[in-house]
Amino acid sequence: MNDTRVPILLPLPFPGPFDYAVPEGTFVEPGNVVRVPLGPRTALGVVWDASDSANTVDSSKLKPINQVLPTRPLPEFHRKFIDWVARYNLCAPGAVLRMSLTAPEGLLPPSSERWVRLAPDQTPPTGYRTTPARTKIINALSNAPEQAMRRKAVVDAAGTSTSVLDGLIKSGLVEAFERRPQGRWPVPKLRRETFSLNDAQQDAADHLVEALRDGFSVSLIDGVTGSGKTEVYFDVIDRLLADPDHKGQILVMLPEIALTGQWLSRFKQRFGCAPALWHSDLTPKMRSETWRAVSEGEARVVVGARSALYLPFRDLGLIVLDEEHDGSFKQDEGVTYQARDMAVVRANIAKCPIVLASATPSLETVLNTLEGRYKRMILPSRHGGAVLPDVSLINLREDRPERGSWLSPALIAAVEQRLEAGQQTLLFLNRRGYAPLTLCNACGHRYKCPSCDSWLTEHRLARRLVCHHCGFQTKATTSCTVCGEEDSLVACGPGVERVGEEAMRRFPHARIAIGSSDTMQRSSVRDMIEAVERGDVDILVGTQILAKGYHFPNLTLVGVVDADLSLYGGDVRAGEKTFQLLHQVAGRAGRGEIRGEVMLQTHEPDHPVMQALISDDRDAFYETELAQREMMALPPYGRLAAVVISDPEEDRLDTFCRDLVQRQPRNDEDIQGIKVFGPAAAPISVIRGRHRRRFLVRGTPGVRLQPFITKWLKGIKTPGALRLTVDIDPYSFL
DNA sequence: AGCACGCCGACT
DNA sequence: GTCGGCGTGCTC
Repeated sequence: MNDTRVPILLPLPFPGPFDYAVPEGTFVEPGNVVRVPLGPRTALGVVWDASDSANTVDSSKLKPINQVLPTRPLPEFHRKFIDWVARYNLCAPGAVLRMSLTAPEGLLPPSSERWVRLAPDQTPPTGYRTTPARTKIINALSNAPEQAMRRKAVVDAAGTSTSVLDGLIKSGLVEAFERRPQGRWPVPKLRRETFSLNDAQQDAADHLVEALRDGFSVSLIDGVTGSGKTEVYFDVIDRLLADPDHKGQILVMLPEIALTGQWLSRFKQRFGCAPALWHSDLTPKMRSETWRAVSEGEARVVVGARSALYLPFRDLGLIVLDEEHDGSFKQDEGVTYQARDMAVVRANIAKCPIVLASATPSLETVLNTLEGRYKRMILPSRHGGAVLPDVSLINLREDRPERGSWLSPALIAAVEQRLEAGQQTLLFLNRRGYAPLTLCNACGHRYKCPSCDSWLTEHRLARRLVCHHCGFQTKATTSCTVCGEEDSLVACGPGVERVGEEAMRRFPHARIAIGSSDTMQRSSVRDMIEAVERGDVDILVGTQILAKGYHFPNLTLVGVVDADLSLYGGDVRAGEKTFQLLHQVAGRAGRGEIRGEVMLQTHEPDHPVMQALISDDRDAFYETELAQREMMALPPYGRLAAVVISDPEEDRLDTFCRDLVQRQPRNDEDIQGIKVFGPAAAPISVIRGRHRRRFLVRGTPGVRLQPFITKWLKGIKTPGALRLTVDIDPYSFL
């Protein structure tokens, strides 16, 4: 292609690509990375695909491309993906491209190593003199594989100086050549002796391998903790890598926290080498090298957090997305997207399969399986004959803790039993700090955050009052800051610190560790984990941070101090999230031989979440949740829609938006709002100014939102020119 | 996103 | 008189 003008997408938030002139003698094709002038500066850009919309910029205004970078062009499926993500999430394509160009050094030609090898023709030229130093070098090279070595290595081995080597090169007996570093991205190969699959796992793996032949498909591996989901997809990954007809790359996506530690060591143990890694705190050098290795197709297996979705895969053969339900797949700032859904789209565009895995699939994924868009493979029981922990409820209305105490007699008795048996207990409370509310006994003042109105949580260890909403902090005082009364402040309710305090009081001889994200650095989490593994801890008191991704074989009791905690707060997903969290926490109890026990302290023993947890009947739970959403006229996810206001007047727009906001749930994480497009910028900034948030409706592809929006809009006084559009047909790709 | 231009307040 | 605050607007 060498038109006189070519569209170029810049990694900047413009509404679309800019056109540039292609200088005589320069050849570009879509996907080429180029450097172009932009106003007073230069910018990187990617040659984009010509679109139908006629570009109105006058040819005389076009500036020429400065340089075409020697990078592999961004593949077509990647460019399509960028356009799709931008359109679906109502953001600028350039903003999405920016996420794909986060390693600028990766665009430069790769560093190469200087090597030497014996020349094929070993007849010495006339006048050649054999010397001891020369012989040493020749000998070293003769013994090397392919009779080639790095310059530095051969000189070191022979113990000579580089001038001897240069002399040999000059004589023609040795050749110099440049070579890309090799062997940095080994192809992982499963060591099958390190694991075995049971029948259910084998079935699931066989099904998935079968699916690999059909191009795009979405499969869900649904299995409780310990059922061996990871083993299943490890096997699939290995069989794909071993298939000579399949050269594709494999992307494994994990929630951020899972990337460190146990998952990786498990991978290394099974495959004998580390995969290529992609996450937010890679060093710039690693970043560039990994980026390039992915672009060149050298990195066959890439493991990363959600941003790995935007790596420039040359040929994507499979995506695996573990912990599918995990909230960290959502990006809430900048370009907002749900990485799990974008991964499904990416697989669709790349025509490759995607495997989702979870012990507690999200409601939207379950719905997608029920409606036949996703395949569901259930792994029934724990791997290796172990059984599920025994879950029971403690009704706090009947079995009440003592005054000022948070542990019920039944739970205390169970803990004592474990202490006697030399087993470990986890007391779980998903609330950081000492107490979630502080009030003054004298004047009744309740400590509130000045900027966001929520209660300040007391952190006794740090002697601070902290807002868990916005991060506001203030020093804790002994007297009331309002009435001045001494020692009148009362802590209300429990946090982990307080439960830890109670545990120390009740079990004075037990070794107790307290952990939450604010009392521990990453390294001290590891220390604590190791202490628990060594058996140096009897009772572990902690929040989520200790509940995810770790397995302690001697931990046989999990006591959930307040199972109802996350049920309140008006989040439409509260039930689902509580179920997922508690299910995961429950999975910490008992592995291997010992049957674990889980005790949930609750005020709501009849709540569907509690019932689902004791019966482990997840399907019944999903059914009630889905029915509930139906009743509330809320989809279990959103899907993208755009509200277009073609002729807005400020006051009417404001009313419209207020109505809409009021009709939406407060904690609307699925329904992010409505994005308002207008012909002019002014009304939009008015809306942003008044409501601080941008409203955008988006959600899982594949599910219909329009009926719900129609319901919401009923009864809203809409401006005359309101038009509701459904931007993308959800079924267009599934 | 950058980076200019631009129009008002306190400084060498 | 200038330095600099960040509001508005433009970049093919």
